[in-house]
Amino acid sequence: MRLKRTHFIEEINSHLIGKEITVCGWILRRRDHGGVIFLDIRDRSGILQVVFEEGLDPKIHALADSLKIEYAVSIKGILRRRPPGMENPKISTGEVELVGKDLEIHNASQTPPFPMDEDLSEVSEALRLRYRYLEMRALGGQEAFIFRHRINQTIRDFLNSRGFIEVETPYLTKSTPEGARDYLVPCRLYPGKFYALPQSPQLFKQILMVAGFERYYQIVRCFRDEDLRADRQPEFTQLDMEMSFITEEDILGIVEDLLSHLFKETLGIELKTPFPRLTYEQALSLYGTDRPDLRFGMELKDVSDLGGDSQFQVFRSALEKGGIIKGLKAPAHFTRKELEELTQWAQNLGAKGLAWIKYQKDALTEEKWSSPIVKFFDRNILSRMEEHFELTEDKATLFFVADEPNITHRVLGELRLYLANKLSLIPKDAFKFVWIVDFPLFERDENENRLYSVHHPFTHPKVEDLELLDTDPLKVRSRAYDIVLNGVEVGGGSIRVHRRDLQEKIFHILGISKEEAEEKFGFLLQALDFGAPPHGGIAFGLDRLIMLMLGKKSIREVIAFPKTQRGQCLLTGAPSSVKIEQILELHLLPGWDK
RNA sequence: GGGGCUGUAGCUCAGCACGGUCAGAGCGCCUGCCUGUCACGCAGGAGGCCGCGGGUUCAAGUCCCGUCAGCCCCGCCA
Repeated sequence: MRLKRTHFIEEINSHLIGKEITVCGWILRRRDHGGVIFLDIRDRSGILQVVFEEGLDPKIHALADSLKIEYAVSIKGILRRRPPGMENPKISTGEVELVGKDLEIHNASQTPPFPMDEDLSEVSEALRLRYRYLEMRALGGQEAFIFRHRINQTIRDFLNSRGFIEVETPYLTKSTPEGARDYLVPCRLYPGKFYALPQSPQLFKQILMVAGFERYYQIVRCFRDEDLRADRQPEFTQLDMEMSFITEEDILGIVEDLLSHLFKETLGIELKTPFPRLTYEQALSLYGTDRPDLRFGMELKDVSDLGGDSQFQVFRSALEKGGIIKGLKAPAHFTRKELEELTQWAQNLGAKGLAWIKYQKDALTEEKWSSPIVKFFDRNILSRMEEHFELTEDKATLFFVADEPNITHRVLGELRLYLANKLSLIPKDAFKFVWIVDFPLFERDENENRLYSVHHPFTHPKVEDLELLDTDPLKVRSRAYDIVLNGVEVGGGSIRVHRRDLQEKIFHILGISKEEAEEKFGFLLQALDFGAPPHGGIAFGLDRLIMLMLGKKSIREVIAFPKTQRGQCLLTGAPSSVKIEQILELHLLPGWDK
């Protein structure tokens, strides 16, 4: 390294004209005119044009002639103002150029597999992942990661200022029942035993509350061995928080402060607080899902009474079987073919069918209402329908599903999203947070006929529902809350059980025996016995949050070295085979290590 | 475990439905020329197991079966 950098390119401007400076970086582009060579050199911070003139120094000019794209170089020269009319307004250093006097070539480069000076979003992701370091070096390739860095900094600054303490918890820990599949790490020292990588630091952060830290946070990696999606990676990052001597309101409040601070600092966006809240029941009833996208309307309406008054047998029999009838309004008309496709699509989701009624306000030539089923509805019902759905638009289509509540909500919830996308009803650049509260504590597993925790087994029941634990546990609501952004669950948490007797009772209801509870969670139960304070917290899927903030379609775009959908790292080739010696050492072949 | 889309030059893609001028384009790359370009330009050139394997056929990027890989989704994700 003969030529050391004197300036980052972003620091270079007309104030340095006439000065001798040295820049370091990579060749982005070259424009070779024979006697004069223009090079665009790029470092992390920007782009600068360098000129090598044959007349000035034939030797250096000849050396510069050997440069190609992505060679790593240092260039020393005199900064000068560009000749009049030769400025380049597209780059921040466009008024000036560096007249190259000395050049050190640190390394040559193969021709990159994709262009380094263009938007790479059209290049196949597999190739970009294989050459992730080149994608990142390319123009704009670091933006998401620099943004992510700023998010982390802003979160830490904010939480530090509010008295939170970041504590690191183990990655080699204990496998726990329920929840996602664990990643297991075989243990060399204890044949046949395994560590597990944490699905979250849940129990450790509760222990930290018992330990009296009172306010904890951690930006922490979590591991879940489940199938991948655009918003799911086997290892992902949580912002994990926990507080003592607090209630739900304290946590929701501090999270709203944190998120509005974050959006203001990093995106310049003012969020309105407090965020709206929906109960689980309301969310399901209005949007058909517990993670509603509030960027647009199209709420579901219950029309069970109207359907019951109609002569439409499908509706009436659904009601008789204990089902419900719900509908939503799309502000558009559809072709017969589209309606058939929608019906098919709804049936694939489990609906028996999809009823629709076309509405036309100023019906001079056409019927105001048209549909194969409209004959089952008399004038009176139709006008109640008009009122119910607030049919003020000229054209609309009403869609109905009549089925058991689960299916009705799921199908209409999906239909709502599908139609909103199709009709472009979702505003760009909108960020709509919503809290979902009052989740049920338990749900029933149909196959095994046992209860599961909707959140996790350490979630505190609502105090007013405690009595129902013995009589009707499925009716018990929990002190859990999710936070949803634009239809994506970005965080969730709860007030935890901090009393041993209640925790044991919940284990019992979940069908966890005393022995198993002792074996798996004995350390927690014991800790609760030593003056555990009331506490609760929340965890954010940080990758998802950043993905949404940047408007990316996949979490992989904001993770430096992500896995493919089949769980491979295309850069390193993991997972890979290992030597038989390693397997034997870990006692993974029983009997072979004797 | 299941459904769908994709795979042709270094990159992005066309060509597949109707098998036979079908090995093509743009960019990139290589060589040469060029003293004011900035996605420089001009002239010339190289580059292909049409993902892989099998089948049908006189003949297969093209049709069929299988398989691998990437992506999206369902299941799964307390």
